[in-house]
Amino acid sequence: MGASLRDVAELAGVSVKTVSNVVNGYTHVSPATRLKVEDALTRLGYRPNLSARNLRQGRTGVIALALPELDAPYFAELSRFVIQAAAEHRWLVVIEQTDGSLRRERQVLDGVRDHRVDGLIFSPISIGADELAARTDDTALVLLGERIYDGPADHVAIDNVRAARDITEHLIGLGRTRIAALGVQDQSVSGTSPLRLAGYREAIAAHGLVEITAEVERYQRAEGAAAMTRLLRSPSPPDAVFCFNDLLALGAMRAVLASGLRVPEDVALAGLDDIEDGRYSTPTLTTVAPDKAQLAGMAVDLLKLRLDGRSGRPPKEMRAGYRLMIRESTTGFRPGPI
Amino acid sequence: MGASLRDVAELAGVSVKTVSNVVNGYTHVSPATRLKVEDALTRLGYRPNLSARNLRQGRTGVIALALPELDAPYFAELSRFVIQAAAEHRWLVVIEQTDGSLRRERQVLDGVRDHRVDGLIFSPISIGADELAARTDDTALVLLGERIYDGPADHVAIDNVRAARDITEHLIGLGRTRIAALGVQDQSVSGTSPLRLAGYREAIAAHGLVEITAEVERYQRAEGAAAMTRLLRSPSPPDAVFCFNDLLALGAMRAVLASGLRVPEDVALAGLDDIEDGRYSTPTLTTVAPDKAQLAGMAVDLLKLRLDGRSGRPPKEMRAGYRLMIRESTTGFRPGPI
DNA sequence: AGCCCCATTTACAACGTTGGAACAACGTTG
DNA sequence: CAACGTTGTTCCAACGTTGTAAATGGGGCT
Repeated sequence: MGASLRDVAELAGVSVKTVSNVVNGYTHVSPATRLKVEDALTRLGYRPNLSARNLRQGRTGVIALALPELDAPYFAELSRFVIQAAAEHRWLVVIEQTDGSLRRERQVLDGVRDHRVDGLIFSPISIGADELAARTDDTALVLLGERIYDGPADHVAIDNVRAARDITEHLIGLGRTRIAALGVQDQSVSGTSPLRLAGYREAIAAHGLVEITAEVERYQRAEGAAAMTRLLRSPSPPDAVFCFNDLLALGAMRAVLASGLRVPEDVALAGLDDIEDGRYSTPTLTTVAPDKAQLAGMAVDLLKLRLDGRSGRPPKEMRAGYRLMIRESTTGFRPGPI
Repeated sequence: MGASLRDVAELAGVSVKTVSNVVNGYTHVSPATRLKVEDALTRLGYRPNLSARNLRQGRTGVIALALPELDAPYFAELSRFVIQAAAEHRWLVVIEQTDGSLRRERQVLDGVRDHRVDGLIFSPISIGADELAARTDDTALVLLGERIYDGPADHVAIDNVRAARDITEHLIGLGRTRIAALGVQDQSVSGTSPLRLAGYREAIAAHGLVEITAEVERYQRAEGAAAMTRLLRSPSPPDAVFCFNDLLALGAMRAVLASGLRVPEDVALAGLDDIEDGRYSTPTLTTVAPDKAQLAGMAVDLLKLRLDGRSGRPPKEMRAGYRLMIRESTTGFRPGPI
């Protein structure tokens, strides 16, 4: 294995602690010894053993990011930003996938992680607020995403209700009258759906329109396609659909096009997430773009605060920004070079 | 913090080592003490401190997965499988993003990771085989993806040449005659491109067709769209295109459709990777599907072997399987429910 | 010269864990 | 009944690091 402080100390002819002081940039080291030690350090290619350092300091320098699924584009993009933000504190990020299952989410919270991570950024799907509040593990925790607010832990999200209302208003502004919400979930699965549904309802009600909803189990393309197919077969199909995320919207788009109808002429489609796929679909997808870099940054910052300050502080809520991305799936396809 | 072995030992009225023996399932412990200890363990909610265990054992139980970018769907999907495979050995996976830059790739190899990880699964883009061979860090290393074979480390990939030839043969089998390869890269960027180009050439040459190539810098949608646009503007545009990955193909599809042409009637398109997006694009994307679970499993297994056996063994090459996924972008669009 | 102060350096202990040796308490065997 | 092996348990050391306290040594002061 690599050289230890002791090896370096022997080579440099000083004590272990002096080497440690040099490594850690302690000020009171004479230029002469510092030079000697640094020479020895490079000659042996010394690298601190972080297991030992962490044991001593009670920190691991690793945080966990627990997500439903890494291969959902939204979470993949988010992960990129979390890893970047964590790197600024020289933290490594381990990723855990829960698949949204209650069992796996409990495992994550319970600390399958043992003492291997200092903190956890968690984007839960199934687990309830009460259960979160009751957890015994004292690892620092930041919740990420569309959860019940005012929960038992620090929390970062965009204002889902407002975002949903805004995008619905956009569809209304196009002159559409039969506007559906696609992505409604049984309330037992908490979080996203009720908030986005609430925003949709606000807009629909404000303009005296009729509510149309389509339920799904999971936020995946296949479910979006299936739900859209059901909507199209209904007696009076919608002329616009707000899908609760982009994957649902892309699945829905596929279903509309496959049925021989046009987007947006026959059915306008909007999503939420602004995943890259939607910028290159045909037509391109109108959506709400959460500021993912800001979300990730806020989550990491909150975790940093928790880890630094002692844990007494009450939980904090932070809202990241978002923007409407109006693209062809609502305003029309314009052939030509990109 | 949590309870330590010592706390448990005190409560149970035994020595620390006895508790350790119980925790580690050592056989020679009397039922009576085992019971006492287990009771104390659960009462205190004991969790081993892995920093300490790892310090003692010289292992961290964490491996790193270094990728160009996590938000490229192919890598996101691959990561999922790597995490799953690693979980079987109770390993955690930290993910590092290199963005394909030489600087970041060097950092990763040099071991920014210090002793924090036991091994590294690395999907390099820029770094050369010689530089890989010359690395000083002795962390176990497995290369993943389309690299120069017979390199200096264990390596897992699919047979890129054969896969490229197979998919090109498929395009030829459709009766297309002007078949382009989209995704050629300057040879300074090693790996994928030459192998896939070689397979394409084998098929083209075998049927006496003319080679048409389009270069890109990176394997992203935007570059695929731009390269496709160039091809369409050429004096005699292709009637089929093998794109070296699915993102390029989806960008190309967007460009074809945006120019008013049809896929596959005017231009047939095929990719490679089988990312989920391609299963829901319109038309759906014909592609080569590498067995990602097998790739990930092999990489993890090789790492396991390296870590267990002492490191003398010569590097090992493993090939994962793949399948052709023939979809609408080559065989035609069939309206109807999905 | 004797003293104290300061900068520099060191010795020691501790973080929580586990391998190995040592030890105690048995029952078995000659 | 003594010597022995087996089983269960404990003691000690060590992994590599850093905080604390103490030691060392030189310079300036009285």
